[in-house]
Amino acid sequence: MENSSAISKIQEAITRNSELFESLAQLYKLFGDASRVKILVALTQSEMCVSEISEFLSITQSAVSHQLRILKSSNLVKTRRDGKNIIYSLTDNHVRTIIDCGMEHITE
Amino acid sequence: MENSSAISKIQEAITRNSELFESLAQLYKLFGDASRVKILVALTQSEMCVSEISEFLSITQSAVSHQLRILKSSNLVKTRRDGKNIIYSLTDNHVRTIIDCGMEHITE
DNA sequence: TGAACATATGAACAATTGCTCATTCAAACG
DNA sequence: CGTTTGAATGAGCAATTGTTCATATGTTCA
Repeated sequence: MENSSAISKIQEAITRNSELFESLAQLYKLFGDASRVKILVALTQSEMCVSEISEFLSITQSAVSHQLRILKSSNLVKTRRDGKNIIYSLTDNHVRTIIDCGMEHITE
Repeated sequence: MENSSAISKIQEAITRNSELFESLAQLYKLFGDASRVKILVALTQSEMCVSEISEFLSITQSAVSHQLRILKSSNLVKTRRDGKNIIYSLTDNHVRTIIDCGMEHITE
């Protein structure tokens, strides 16, 4: 089977941007877990500290922390300290957009 | 730590729509693999048969088939037969939108 | 019909993931 | 200070995932 010229171009584009798609997959992987998605959705509504998230998502504090670490190291969330609490919030609006995007597909 | 009323509402919304977020995570999981994302990106450009995809993504035919089965059973792609070939294409434009959405975040 | 080609599928396996449990770290406050 | 509280972290483990290899299914065409 041989490539048509059009397909060759796509192939070229894809192989040339291979790392780009790796990053894309990496990004979506972050949204590909129910706990993380819920955390992110929660944070689209309001910044929150770990214990709050933990409490109302009914996820262990430890589990939440682990997930937050992942989200933070991927720059999806950022933190600030407020007394004993660490307040988490979204770094930017992309998260909102991406979630909305997916929602639209689900609730078609 | 007690919930503020605002946070309680979010909690309520999230627990009430728990399966919704499960589906959302499930959807994003599909985009959370480099092979699958590449396949989907390729299909945003043109419908293609298995061997074409396999060839220019340099992924085994078997691996491609396995991934396509996942994508098909999730209704992200559909098939038609053309002689010996099975032609795969996107079921709708949501895939395009979602990919663009993620791209925008990556290439900020 | 049978050889050749395109695709699908199942078992097996390594790698990754997300959780729990125990512990540590760090700030607050008596 | 020492205790308490909130958060982070590491080890261990079970579950999930994506690939490969071998094989099966299905279609075309001589």
